[in-house]
Amino acid sequence: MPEAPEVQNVLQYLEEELKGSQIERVKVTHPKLAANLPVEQFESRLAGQRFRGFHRLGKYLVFELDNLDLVSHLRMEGKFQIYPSPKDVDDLDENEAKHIHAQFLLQDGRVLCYRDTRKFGRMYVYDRPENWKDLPVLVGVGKDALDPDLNAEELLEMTRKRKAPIKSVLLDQSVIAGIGNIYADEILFESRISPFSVTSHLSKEDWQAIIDATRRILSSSIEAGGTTIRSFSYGKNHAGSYQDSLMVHGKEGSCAHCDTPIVHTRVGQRSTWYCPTCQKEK
DNA sequence: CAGTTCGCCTGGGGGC
DNA sequence: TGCCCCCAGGCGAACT
Repeated sequence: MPEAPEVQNVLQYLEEELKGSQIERVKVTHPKLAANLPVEQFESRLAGQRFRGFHRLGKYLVFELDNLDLVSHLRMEGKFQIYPSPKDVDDLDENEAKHIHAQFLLQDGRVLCYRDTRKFGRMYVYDRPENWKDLPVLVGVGKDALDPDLNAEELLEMTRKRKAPIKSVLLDQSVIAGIGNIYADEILFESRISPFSVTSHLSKEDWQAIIDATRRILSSSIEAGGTTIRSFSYGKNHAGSYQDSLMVHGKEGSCAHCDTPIVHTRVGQRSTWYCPTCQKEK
């Protein structure tokens, strides 16, 4: 589900709520959630740790604890929610409770719950490296989509030989981290580049347009609290509003610029919307 | 190495 | 109402 803007909002929410809080006990009920450790070790290593630092790279959340780092990837439907007390969790009806796969009981009595209907999300616990960006799970993840150092020359060089359509390359997290299916469509619309364009055909100017559009769109979306199309939310009832600003993704009607009907198609198995008039194939 | 397909999971919506 | 099929904002393994 969430892409960089949604993950950033989750991060801000958790930092406000959890900074300095200590974990008393962890209970994981879906073993696959703990991706790099047996569940028992995952649970026991986290006991007693405090939340110290909060970071994001692409769609990954990184929590620096006392001497461990906890990494979370929400994939399609992962959500965090904090309840005032264990009783509030016990009082949930079966439907609300059945998709909670991890509970972090905090020293102050609150409970951080992780909920994930499709069970795609993953968490990792590691000894804390000097720099959190050296965490094993983040090796191979490219620069964040909002990294000020992201530049056109570098992207041009990195993708010089790639024949895949540009939309597929924007979804490749080793090139740019944090763009998913919704924002890829929006970024290409604003850049006026067809999602089918052969990536190696893009010029430095094209890449600069993509970088500029990415910064504008993701920043606006973060401001708006992210995009809530299906199920994205964080906390209790926090929902974003950027879905109201989408130009092509999921749109049935006509292009806002030229009135051509928006085309719904597939690129690399992913549902894709674009304007065949405004967006030129390179 | 690069590109494509499949599998992981569950629920919602449309068609009959 | 029930059933079946398709779809979903991600990612990695396995394949060509």
